[in-house]
Amino acid sequence: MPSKANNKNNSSQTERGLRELRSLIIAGHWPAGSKLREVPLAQSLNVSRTPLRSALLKLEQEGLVERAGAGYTVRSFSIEDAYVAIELRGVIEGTAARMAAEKPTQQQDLTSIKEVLVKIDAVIHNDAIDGYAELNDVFHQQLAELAGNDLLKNEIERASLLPFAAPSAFSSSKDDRSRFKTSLIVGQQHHHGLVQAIERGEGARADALAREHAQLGKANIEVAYQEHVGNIRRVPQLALITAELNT
Amino acid sequence: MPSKANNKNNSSQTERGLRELRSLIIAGHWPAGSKLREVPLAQSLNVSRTPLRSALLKLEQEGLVERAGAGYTVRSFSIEDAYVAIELRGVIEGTAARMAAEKPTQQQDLTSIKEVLVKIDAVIHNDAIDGYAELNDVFHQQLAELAGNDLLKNEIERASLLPFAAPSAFSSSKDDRSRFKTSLIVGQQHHHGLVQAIERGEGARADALAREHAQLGKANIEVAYQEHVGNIRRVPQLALITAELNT
DNA sequence: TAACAATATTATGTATACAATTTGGCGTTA
DNA sequence: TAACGCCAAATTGTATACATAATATTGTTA
Repeated sequence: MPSKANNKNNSSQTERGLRELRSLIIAGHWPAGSKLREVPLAQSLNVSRTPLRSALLKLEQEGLVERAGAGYTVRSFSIEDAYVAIELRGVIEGTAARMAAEKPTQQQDLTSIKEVLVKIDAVIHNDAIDGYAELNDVFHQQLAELAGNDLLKNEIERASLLPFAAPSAFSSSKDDRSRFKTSLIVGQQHHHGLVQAIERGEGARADALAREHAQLGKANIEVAYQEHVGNIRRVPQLALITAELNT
Repeated sequence: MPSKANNKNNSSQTERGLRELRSLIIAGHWPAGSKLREVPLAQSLNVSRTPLRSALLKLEQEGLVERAGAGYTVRSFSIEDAYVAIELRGVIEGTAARMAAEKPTQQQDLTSIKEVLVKIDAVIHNDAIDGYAELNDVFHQQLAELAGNDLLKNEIERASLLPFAAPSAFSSSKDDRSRFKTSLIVGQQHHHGLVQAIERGEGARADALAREHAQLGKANIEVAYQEHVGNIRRVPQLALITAELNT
Protein backbone atom coordinates (compact mmCIF):
# COMPACT_ATOMS: atom_id res chain seq x y z
CA MET A 1 0.00 0.00 0.00
CA PRO A 2 1.51 3.30 -1.04
CA SER A 3 1.27 5.45 2.04
CA LYS A 4 2.94 8.64 0.88
CA ALA A 5 3.92 10.07 4.24
CA ASN A 6 6.08 8.11 6.59
CA ASN A 7 4.35 7.19 9.77
CA LYS A 8 6.87 8.66 12.13
CA ASN A 9 6.28 12.25 11.24
CA ASN A 10 2.55 12.32 11.04
CA SER A 11 0.56 9.80 12.95
CA SER A 12 2.85 8.71 15.75
CA GLN A 13 1.75 9.26 19.30
CA THR A 14 4.67 11.57 19.91
CA GLU A 15 3.74 13.72 16.95
CA ARG A 16 0.06 13.81 17.81
CA GLY A 17 0.78 14.71 21.41
CA LEU A 18 3.30 17.33 20.34
CA ARG A 19 0.89 19.01 17.94
CA GLU A 20 -2.03 19.04 20.35
CA LEU A 21 0.03 20.15 23.33
CA ARG A 22 1.69 22.88 21.33
CA SER A 23 -1.57 24.32 20.09
CA LEU A 24 -3.07 24.18 23.57
CA ILE A 25 -0.14 26.12 24.99
CA ILE A 26 -0.12 28.66 22.16
CA ALA A 27 -3.86 29.13 22.58
CA GLY A 28 -3.21 30.10 26.19
CA HIS A 29 -5.00 27.07 27.61
CA TRP A 30 -2.78 27.28 30.67
CA PRO A 31 -1.72 30.50 32.37
CA ALA A 32 2.00 31.24 32.07
CA GLY A 33 3.94 29.50 34.78
CA SER A 34 1.51 26.62 35.16
CA LYS A 35 3.04 23.34 36.11
CA LEU A 36 2.42 20.57 33.59
CA ARG A 37 1.80 17.26 35.39
CA GLU A 38 2.68 14.32 33.24
CA VAL A 39 0.03 11.82 34.25
CA PRO A 40 -3.09 13.98 33.86
CA LEU A 41 -1.63 15.57 30.73
CA ALA A 42 -0.98 12.19 29.19
CA GLN A 43 -4.52 11.10 29.97
CA SER A 44 -6.13 14.18 28.49
CA LEU A 45 -4.01 13.87 25.35
CA ASN A 46 -4.62 10.13 25.07
CA VAL A 47 -0.96 9.21 24.93
CA SER A 48 1.26 7.48 27.44
CA ARG A 49 3.90 9.27 29.43
CA THR A 50 6.76 8.20 27.16
CA PRO A 51 5.72 10.02 23.97
CA LEU A 52 4.46 12.90 26.12
CA ARG A 53 7.93 13.35 27.55
CA SER A 54 9.39 13.37 24.05
CA ALA A 55 6.92 16.08 23.14
CA LEU A 56 7.82 18.09 26.22
CA LEU A 57 11.51 17.90 25.37
CA LYS A 58 10.70 19.20 21.90
CA LEU A 59 8.61 22.01 23.30
CA GLU A 60 11.41 22.95 25.65
CA GLN A 61 13.63 23.26 22.60
CA GLU A 62 10.99 25.39 20.91
CA GLY A 63 10.92 27.62 23.95
CA LEU A 64 7.28 27.11 24.91
CA VAL A 65 7.94 25.27 28.16
CA GLU A 66 10.83 25.29 30.58
CA ARG A 67 12.12 23.10 33.33
CA ALA A 68 11.27 24.17 36.86
CA GLY A 69 12.91 21.87 39.34
CA ALA A 70 11.19 18.62 38.57
CA GLY A 71 8.94 18.76 35.54
CA TYR A 72 7.96 21.55 33.21
CA THR A 73 6.06 24.80 33.42
CA VAL A 74 4.45 26.86 30.69
CA ARG A 75 6.90 29.59 29.83
CA SER A 76 5.89 33.17 30.32
CA PHE A 77 6.78 35.86 27.83
CA SER A 78 6.85 39.59 28.25
CA ILE A 79 6.03 41.96 25.43
CA GLU A 80 9.76 42.75 25.35
CA ASP A 81 10.45 39.07 24.72
CA ALA A 82 8.22 39.28 21.66
CA TYR A 83 10.13 42.31 20.38
CA VAL A 84 13.45 40.60 20.98
CA ALA A 85 12.32 37.43 19.23
CA ILE A 86 11.26 39.40 16.16
CA GLU A 87 14.45 41.45 16.23
CA LEU A 88 16.47 38.25 16.35
CA ARG A 89 14.60 36.72 13.46
CA GLY A 90 15.25 39.89 11.45
CA VAL A 91 18.94 39.81 12.30
CA ILE A 92 19.34 36.17 11.33
CA GLU A 93 17.30 36.51 8.16
CA GLY A 94 19.39 39.58 7.38
CA THR A 95 22.54 37.53 7.74
CA ALA A 96 21.13 34.91 5.39
CA ALA A 97 20.14 37.58 2.87
CA ARG A 98 23.58 39.17 3.05
CA MET A 99 25.30 35.82 2.59
CA ALA A 100 23.02 35.02 -0.33
CA ALA A 101 23.94 38.35 -1.91
CA GLU A 102 27.65 37.91 -1.28
CA LYS A 103 27.95 34.50 -2.87
CA PRO A 104 27.88 34.01 -6.63
CA THR A 105 24.22 33.50 -7.46
CA GLN A 106 22.94 31.91 -10.62
CA GLN A 107 19.84 33.28 -12.28
CA GLN A 108 18.13 29.94 -11.88
CA ASP A 109 18.57 30.08 -8.11
CA LEU A 110 16.17 33.02 -8.02
CA THR A 111 13.46 31.70 -10.34
CA SER A 112 11.32 30.05 -7.70
CA ILE A 113 11.45 32.93 -5.23
CA LYS A 114 10.52 35.31 -8.06
CA GLU A 115 7.51 33.16 -8.81
CA VAL A 116 6.41 33.59 -5.21
CA LEU A 117 6.85 37.34 -5.59
CA VAL A 118 4.52 37.35 -8.59
CA LYS A 119 1.92 35.36 -6.69
CA ILE A 120 2.02 37.73 -3.73
CA ASP A 121 1.69 40.69 -6.11
CA ALA A 122 -1.47 39.09 -7.48
CA VAL A 123 -2.86 38.36 -4.03
CA ILE A 124 -2.40 41.96 -2.95
CA HIS A 125 -3.78 43.33 -6.21
CA ASN A 126 -6.90 41.19 -5.92
CA ASP A 127 -7.37 42.05 -2.25
CA ALA A 128 -7.35 38.30 -1.63
CA ILE A 129 -5.36 38.82 1.50
CA ASP A 130 -6.43 35.55 3.01
CA GLY A 131 -3.88 33.76 0.89
CA TYR A 132 -1.11 36.13 1.88
CA ALA A 133 0.09 34.44 5.06
CA GLU A 134 0.88 31.14 3.40
CA LEU A 135 2.69 32.71 0.44
CA ASN A 136 4.62 34.98 2.79
CA ASP A 137 5.81 31.94 4.71
CA VAL A 138 6.92 30.32 1.47
CA PHE A 139 8.85 33.46 0.52
CA HIS A 140 10.69 33.52 3.81
CA GLN A 141 11.45 29.83 3.49
CA GLN A 142 12.89 30.32 0.02
CA LEU A 143 14.92 33.24 1.28
CA ALA A 144 16.35 31.06 4.03
CA GLU A 145 17.48 28.56 1.40
CA LEU A 146 19.22 31.08 -0.83
CA ALA A 147 22.25 31.32 1.42
CA GLY A 148 22.81 27.66 0.61
CA ASN A 149 23.58 26.51 4.13
CA ASP A 150 21.44 24.07 6.10
CA LEU A 151 22.70 25.21 9.46
CA LEU A 152 21.62 28.77 8.72
CA LYS A 153 18.28 27.60 7.36
CA ASN A 154 17.62 25.66 10.54
CA GLU A 155 18.40 28.65 12.71
CA ILE A 156 15.98 30.82 10.75
CA GLU A 157 13.26 28.23 11.17
CA ARG A 158 14.04 28.10 14.84
CA ALA A 159 13.90 31.87 15.19
CA SER A 160 10.44 31.77 13.57
CA LEU A 161 9.04 29.15 15.93
CA LEU A 162 7.53 31.27 18.68
CA PRO A 163 4.00 32.24 17.68
CA PHE A 164 4.66 35.97 17.83
CA ALA A 165 7.98 35.70 15.98
CA ALA A 166 6.82 33.95 12.81
CA PRO A 167 6.97 35.98 9.58
CA SER A 168 3.22 35.74 9.14
CA ALA A 169 2.23 36.36 12.73
CA PHE A 170 -0.61 38.90 12.95
CA SER A 171 -0.98 38.87 9.20
CA SER A 172 -4.66 38.09 9.40
CA SER A 173 -5.74 40.83 11.75
CA LYS A 174 -9.12 42.15 10.77
CA ASP A 175 -9.33 45.08 13.09
CA ASP A 176 -7.84 47.72 10.89
CA ARG A 177 -8.04 46.62 7.31
CA SER A 178 -6.53 49.68 5.70
CA ARG A 179 -3.53 49.77 8.05
CA PHE A 180 -3.08 46.09 7.40
CA LYS A 181 -3.12 46.49 3.63
CA THR A 182 -0.55 49.25 3.90
CA SER A 183 1.62 46.87 5.87
CA LEU A 184 1.24 44.26 3.14
CA ILE A 185 2.20 46.67 0.39
CA VAL A 186 5.26 47.90 2.24
CA GLY A 187 6.23 44.35 3.14
CA GLN A 188 6.01 43.25 -0.46
CA GLN A 189 8.18 46.21 -1.44
CA HIS A 190 10.74 44.84 1.00
CA HIS A 191 10.42 41.41 -0.62
CA HIS A 192 11.12 42.83 -4.08
CA GLY A 193 14.03 44.84 -2.76
CA LEU A 194 15.49 41.78 -1.07
CA VAL A 195 15.48 39.70 -4.23
CA GLN A 196 16.90 42.58 -6.24
CA ALA A 197 19.66 43.18 -3.71
CA ILE A 198 20.61 39.50 -3.70
CA GLU A 199 20.59 39.46 -7.50
CA ARG A 200 22.91 42.46 -7.65
CA GLY A 201 25.20 41.26 -4.90
CA GLU A 202 24.26 44.15 -2.61
CA GLY A 203 24.83 42.42 0.74
CA ALA A 204 24.46 45.39 3.05
CA ARG A 205 21.19 46.43 1.41
CA ALA A 206 19.81 42.91 1.63
CA ASP A 207 20.70 42.75 5.32
CA ALA A 208 19.15 46.15 6.05
CA LEU A 209 15.97 45.29 4.17
CA ALA A 210 15.49 42.02 6.01
CA ARG A 211 15.91 43.79 9.34
CA GLU A 212 13.53 46.57 8.41
CA HIS A 213 11.10 43.98 7.14
CA ALA A 214 11.03 42.36 10.56
CA GLN A 215 10.17 45.72 12.09
CA LEU A 216 6.77 45.40 10.43
CA GLY A 217 6.16 42.44 12.69
CA LYS A 218 6.98 44.60 15.69
CA ALA A 219 4.59 47.28 14.50
CA ASN A 220 1.84 44.70 14.08
CA ILE A 221 2.36 43.27 17.53
CA GLU A 222 2.39 46.76 18.99
CA VAL A 223 -0.92 47.66 17.40
CA ALA A 224 -2.47 44.39 18.50
CA TYR A 225 -1.16 44.93 21.99
CA GLN A 226 -2.39 48.49 22.29
CA GLU A 227 -5.82 47.60 20.96
CA HIS A 228 -6.29 44.71 23.31
CA VAL A 229 -4.47 45.89 26.37
CA GLY A 230 -5.90 44.20 29.42
CA ASN A 231 -7.50 41.65 27.14
CA ILE A 232 -4.61 40.20 25.18
CA ARG A 233 -5.87 36.67 25.53
CA ARG A 234 -8.23 37.43 22.67
CA VAL A 235 -5.34 37.71 20.23
CA PRO A 236 -4.08 34.22 19.37
CA GLN A 237 -0.43 35.13 19.04
CA LEU A 238 -0.48 37.18 22.23
CA ALA A 239 -2.24 34.61 24.38
CA LEU A 240 0.86 33.56 26.26
CA ILE A 241 2.29 37.00 26.76
CA THR A 242 1.92 38.26 30.29
CA ALA A 243 1.47 41.96 30.87
CA GLU A 244 4.25 42.03 33.43
CA LEU A 245 7.91 41.51 32.79
CA ASN A 246 9.13 38.06 33.57
CA THR A 247 12.04 37.63 35.90
CA MET B 1 23.75 15.44 54.29
CA PRO B 2 24.32 18.71 52.47
CA SER B 3 24.45 17.80 48.81
CA LYS B 4 24.95 21.21 47.25
CA ALA B 5 23.96 20.42 43.69
CA ASN B 6 20.53 19.04 42.92
CA ASN B 7 20.60 15.52 41.72
CA LYS B 8 18.75 16.05 38.49
CA ASN B 9 21.37 18.13 36.80
CA ASN B 10 24.45 16.23 37.74
CA SER B 11 24.16 12.59 38.56
CA SER B 12 21.01 11.46 36.80
CA GLN B 13 21.32 8.78 34.18
CA THR B 14 20.07 11.17 31.53
CA GLU B 15 22.69 13.74 32.42
CA ARG B 16 25.50 11.20 32.64
CA GLY B 17 24.55 9.67 29.32
CA LEU B 18 24.21 13.08 27.73
CA ARG B 19 27.64 14.23 28.89
CA GLU B 20 29.42 11.04 27.86
CA LEU B 21 27.66 10.75 24.54
CA ARG B 22 28.29 14.41 23.74
CA SER B 23 31.98 14.18 24.45
CA LEU B 24 32.28 10.98 22.43
CA ILE B 25 30.64 12.63 19.44
CA ILE B 26 32.68 15.81 19.74
CA ALA B 27 35.84 13.75 20.02
CA GLY B 28 34.97 12.20 16.67
CA HIS B 29 34.46 8.71 18.09
CA TRP B 30 32.05 7.99 15.24
CA PRO B 31 32.53 9.10 11.67
CA ALA B 32 30.02 11.68 10.51
CA GLY B 33 26.84 10.06 9.29
CA SER B 34 27.16 7.01 11.54
CA LYS B 35 23.91 5.52 12.68
CA LEU B 36 23.52 5.45 16.44
CA ARG B 37 21.81 2.21 17.51
CA GLU B 38 20.01 2.62 20.78
CA VAL B 39 20.54 -0.78 22.37
CA PRO B 40 24.31 -1.11 21.95
CA LEU B 41 24.76 2.58 22.76
CA ALA B 42 22.75 2.23 25.95
CA GLN B 43 24.83 -0.78 26.97
CA SER B 44 28.14 0.92 26.35
CA LEU B 45 27.03 4.01 28.28
CA ASN B 46 25.55 1.94 31.11
CA VAL B 47 22.16 3.55 30.92
CA SER B 48 18.82 2.21 29.80
CA ARG B 49 17.16 3.23 26.55
CA THR B 50 14.84 5.76 28.18
CA PRO B 51 17.43 8.25 29.47
CA LEU B 52 19.49 7.59 26.32
CA ARG B 53 16.59 8.74 24.18
CA SER B 54 16.27 11.88 26.30
CA ALA B 55 19.94 12.53 25.74
CA LEU B 56 19.58 12.00 21.99
CA LEU B 57 16.70 14.47 21.84
CA LYS B 58 18.87 17.00 23.65
CA LEU B 59 21.77 16.38 21.28
CA GLU B 60 19.46 16.83 18.33
CA GLN B 61 18.57 20.22 19.75
CA GLU B 62 22.25 21.00 20.15
CA GLY B 63 22.80 20.09 16.53
CA LEU B 64 25.21 17.21 17.07
CA VAL B 65 22.90 14.45 15.84
CA GLU B 66 20.02 14.42 13.42
CA ARG B 67 17.12 12.17 12.61
CA ALA B 68 17.54 9.90 9.62
CA GLY B 69 14.36 7.96 9.02
CA ALA B 70 14.18 5.90 12.14
CA GLY B 71 16.79 6.78 14.72
CA TYR B 72 19.66 9.20 14.74
CA THR B 73 22.91 9.71 12.89
CA VAL B 74 25.97 11.71 13.84
CA ARG B 75 25.66 15.02 12.04
CA SER B 76 28.31 15.97 9.55
CA PHE B 77 29.66 19.48 9.32
CA SER B 78 31.52 21.15 6.53
CA ILE B 79 34.13 23.80 7.13
CA GLU B 80 31.59 26.27 5.75
CA ASP B 81 29.18 25.20 8.48
CA ALA B 82 31.81 26.13 11.03
CA TYR B 83 32.24 29.57 9.47
CA VAL B 84 28.48 30.11 9.39
CA ALA B 85 28.10 29.03 13.00
CA ILE B 86 30.74 31.52 14.11
CA GLU B 87 29.27 34.25 11.93
CA LEU B 88 25.87 33.62 13.50
CA ARG B 89 27.25 33.77 17.00
CA GLY B 90 28.91 37.08 16.16
CA VAL B 91 25.70 38.47 14.74
CA ILE B 92 23.63 37.46 17.74
CA GLU B 93 26.22 38.65 20.25
CA GLY B 94 26.38 41.87 18.25
CA THR B 95 22.64 42.30 18.63
CA ALA B 96 22.93 41.75 22.36
CA ALA B 97 25.77 44.26 22.59
CA ARG B 98 23.81 46.81 20.59
CA MET B 99 20.72 46.35 22.73
CA ALA B 100 22.83 46.64 25.87
CA ALA B 101 24.26 49.90 24.56
CA GLU B 102 20.89 51.27 23.54
CA LYS B 103 19.18 50.75 26.85
CA PRO B 104 19.87 52.97 29.83
CA THR B 105 22.75 51.27 31.63
CA GLN B 106 23.65 51.88 35.24
CA GLN B 107 27.29 52.01 36.24
CA GLN B 108 26.78 49.10 38.59
CA ASP B 109 25.61 46.90 35.71
CA LEU B 110 29.11 47.04 34.27
CA THR B 111 31.13 46.47 37.43
CA SER B 112 31.33 42.69 37.19
CA ILE B 113 32.20 42.59 33.48
CA LYS B 114 34.89 45.19 34.11
CA GLU B 115 36.36 42.98 36.80
CA VAL B 116 36.61 40.20 34.24
CA LEU B 117 38.37 42.61 31.89
CA VAL B 118 40.97 43.35 34.55
CA LYS B 119 41.54 39.66 35.17
CA ILE B 120 42.04 38.96 31.47
CA ASP B 121 44.48 41.87 31.25
CA ALA B 122 46.46 40.25 34.04
CA VAL B 123 46.36 36.83 32.43
CA ILE B 124 47.71 38.20 29.16
CA HIS B 125 50.34 40.35 30.89
CA ASN B 126 51.60 37.37 32.83
CA ASP B 127 51.59 35.10 29.81
CA ALA B 128 49.40 32.77 31.85
CA ILE B 129 47.34 32.04 28.81
CA ASP B 130 46.07 28.76 30.18
CA GLY B 131 43.54 30.62 32.26
CA TYR B 132 42.37 32.68 29.31
CA ALA B 133 39.71 30.34 27.91
CA GLU B 134 37.69 30.20 31.10
CA LEU B 135 37.78 33.95 31.70
CA ASN B 136 36.89 34.58 28.08
CA ASP B 137 33.83 32.40 28.47
CA VAL B 138 32.83 34.34 31.57
CA PHE B 139 33.21 37.61 29.69
CA HIS B 140 30.97 36.44 26.89
CA GLN B 141 28.43 35.18 29.39
CA GLN B 142 28.36 38.53 31.18
CA LEU B 143 28.02 40.29 27.85
CA ALA B 144 25.02 38.11 27.03
CA GLU B 145 23.39 39.17 30.28
CA LEU B 146 23.89 42.90 29.77
CA ALA B 147 21.03 43.16 27.29
CA GLY B 148 18.80 42.13 30.16
CA ASN B 149 16.70 39.61 28.26
CA ASP B 150 16.64 35.90 29.01
CA LEU B 151 15.45 34.90 25.57
CA LEU B 152 18.42 36.63 23.97
CA LYS B 153 20.81 35.15 26.52
CA ASN B 154 19.52 31.67 25.73
CA GLU B 155 20.01 32.18 22.00
CA ILE B 156 23.60 33.29 22.53
CA GLU B 157 24.28 30.22 24.61
CA ARG B 158 22.71 28.11 21.90
CA ALA B 159 24.79 29.73 19.19
CA SER B 160 27.89 28.88 21.22
CA LEU B 161 27.05 25.21 21.64
CA LEU B 162 28.76 23.64 18.65
CA PRO B 163 32.36 22.90 19.53
CA PHE B 164 33.82 25.07 16.79
CA ALA B 165 31.43 27.97 17.50
CA ALA B 166 32.17 28.57 21.16
CA PRO B 167 33.93 31.84 22.06
CA SER B 168 36.93 29.98 23.41
CA ALA B 169 37.20 27.36 20.70
CA PHE B 170 40.81 26.96 19.55
CA SER B 171 42.00 29.26 22.32
CA SER B 172 44.51 26.75 23.55
CA SER B 173 46.30 26.03 20.32
CA LYS B 174 49.98 25.52 20.93
CA ASP B 175 51.16 25.37 17.38
CA ASP B 176 51.93 29.01 16.83
CA ARG B 177 52.35 30.72 20.14
CA SER B 178 53.14 34.17 18.87
CA ARG B 179 50.23 34.27 16.46
CA PHE B 180 48.04 33.07 19.25
CA LYS B 181 49.17 35.76 21.65
CA THR B 182 48.52 38.39 19.02
CA SER B 183 45.03 37.02 18.70
CA LEU B 184 44.57 37.30 22.45
CA ILE B 185 45.74 40.89 22.57
CA VAL B 186 43.50 41.93 19.70
CA GLY B 187 40.59 40.04 21.21
CA GLN B 188 41.03 41.76 24.54
CA GLN B 189 41.10 45.10 22.74
CA HIS B 190 37.72 44.15 21.33
CA HIS B 191 36.52 43.31 24.83
CA HIS B 192 37.55 46.71 26.15
CA GLY B 193 35.96 48.43 23.17
CA LEU B 194 32.73 46.54 23.69
CA VAL B 195 32.37 47.57 27.30
CA GLN B 196 33.28 51.17 26.46
CA ALA B 197 30.75 51.27 23.62
CA ILE B 198 28.02 49.89 25.85
CA GLU B 199 28.91 52.39 28.56
CA ARG B 200 28.70 55.27 26.11
CA GLY B 201 25.53 54.07 24.42
CA GLU B 202 27.30 53.50 21.10
CA GLY B 203 25.13 50.70 19.77
CA ALA B 204 26.48 50.48 16.23
CA ARG B 205 30.05 50.33 17.48
CA ALA B 206 29.21 47.63 20.01
CA ASP B 207 27.53 45.59 17.30
CA ALA B 208 30.44 45.99 14.89
CA LEU B 209 33.01 45.09 17.53
CA ALA B 210 31.17 41.92 18.54
CA ARG B 211 31.00 40.84 14.91
CA GLU B 212 34.64 41.59 14.28
CA HIS B 213 35.51 39.80 17.48
CA ALA B 214 33.86 36.65 16.17
CA GLN B 215 36.01 36.89 13.04
CA LEU B 216 38.98 35.99 15.25
CA GLY B 217 37.33 32.63 15.74
CA LYS B 218 37.13 32.19 12.01
CA ALA B 219 40.78 33.05 11.63
CA ASN B 220 41.72 30.53 14.30
CA ILE B 221 39.71 27.78 12.68
CA GLU B 222 41.21 28.60 9.32
CA VAL B 223 44.76 28.33 10.62
CA ALA B 224 43.98 25.08 12.40
CA TYR B 225 42.37 23.73 9.26
CA GLN B 226 45.23 24.68 7.00
CA GLU B 227 47.82 23.25 9.34
CA HIS B 228 46.08 19.95 9.71
CA VAL B 229 44.54 19.50 6.31
CA GLY B 230 44.00 15.82 5.68
CA ASN B 231 44.47 15.18 9.35
CA ILE B 232 41.83 17.31 11.01
CA ARG B 233 40.85 14.59 13.39
CA ARG B 234 43.84 15.61 15.47
CA VAL B 235 42.25 18.94 16.32
CA PRO B 236 39.57 18.42 18.94
CA GLN B 237 37.17 21.07 17.71
CA LEU B 238 37.57 19.96 14.11
CA ALA B 239 37.07 16.26 14.73
CA LEU B 240 33.54 16.13 13.36
CA ILE B 241 34.16 18.34 10.37
CA THR B 242 34.33 16.42 7.13
CA ALA B 243 36.56 17.71 4.37
CA GLU B 244 33.74 17.52 1.87
CA LEU B 245 30.64 19.65 1.83
CA ASN B 246 27.63 17.99 3.32
CA THR B 247 24.46 17.71 1.32
C1' DT C 1 21.06 -12.20 -14.23
C1' DA C 2 18.50 -8.56 -12.52
C1' DA C 3 14.47 -6.95 -10.37
C1' DC C 4 10.65 -7.52 -7.61
C1' DA C 5 8.05 -9.29 -3.76
C1' DA C 6 7.34 -11.85 0.31
C1' DT C 7 9.16 -12.77 4.62
C1' DA C 8 12.20 -12.79 8.53
C1' DT C 9 14.84 -10.03 11.33
C1' DT C 10 16.11 -6.09 13.66
C1' DA C 11 15.31 -1.60 14.97
C1' DT C 12 12.66 2.00 17.05
C1' DG C 13 8.01 3.44 19.21
C1' DT C 14 4.95 2.80 23.16
C1' DA C 15 3.09 1.42 27.55
C1' DT C 16 3.60 0.43 32.20
C1' DA C 17 5.62 -1.17 36.51
C1' DC C 18 8.90 0.17 39.76
C1' DA C 19 12.58 3.27 41.94
C1' DA C 20 14.15 7.56 43.43
C1' DT C 21 13.39 12.13 44.27
C1' DT C 22 10.92 16.06 45.23
C1' DT C 23 7.39 18.54 47.71
C1' DG C 24 4.09 19.72 51.01
C1' DG C 25 2.41 19.16 55.60
C1' DC C 26 2.61 18.06 60.26
C1' DG C 27 4.58 17.93 64.63
C1' DT C 28 8.14 19.06 67.78
C1' DT C 29 11.23 22.27 69.82
C1' DA C 30 13.56 26.54 70.79
C1' DT D 1 4.96 31.68 67.39
C1' DA D 2 8.31 30.78 64.22
C1' DA D 3 11.60 27.67 62.49
C1' DC D 4 13.45 23.41 61.83
C1' DG D 5 13.33 18.59 60.74
C1' DC D 6 11.05 14.55 59.72
C1' DC D 7 7.65 11.87 57.45
C1' DA D 8 4.20 10.82 53.92
C1' DA D 9 2.21 11.52 49.58
C1' DA D 10 2.68 12.68 45.03
C1' DT D 11 5.53 13.28 40.97
C1' DT D 12 9.15 12.53 38.03
C1' DG D 13 13.15 9.32 36.63
C1' DT D 14 14.34 4.69 35.02
C1' DA D 15 14.04 0.06 33.32
C1' DT D 16 11.97 -3.28 30.59
C1' DA D 17 8.46 -5.92 28.14
C1' DC D 18 5.75 -5.60 24.21
C1' DA D 19 3.91 -3.48 19.66
C1' DT D 20 4.84 -1.68 15.42
C1' DA D 21 7.45 -0.11 11.76
C1' DA D 22 11.77 -0.23 8.97
C1' DT D 23 15.25 -2.91 6.85
C1' DA D 24 17.69 -6.75 5.09
C1' DT D 25 17.51 -11.23 3.00
C1' DT D 26 16.13 -14.74 0.28
C1' DG D 27 13.55 -16.86 -3.14
C1' DT D 28 11.02 -16.58 -7.32
C1' DT D 29 10.03 -14.93 -11.80
C1' DA D 30 10.64 -12.47 -16.06
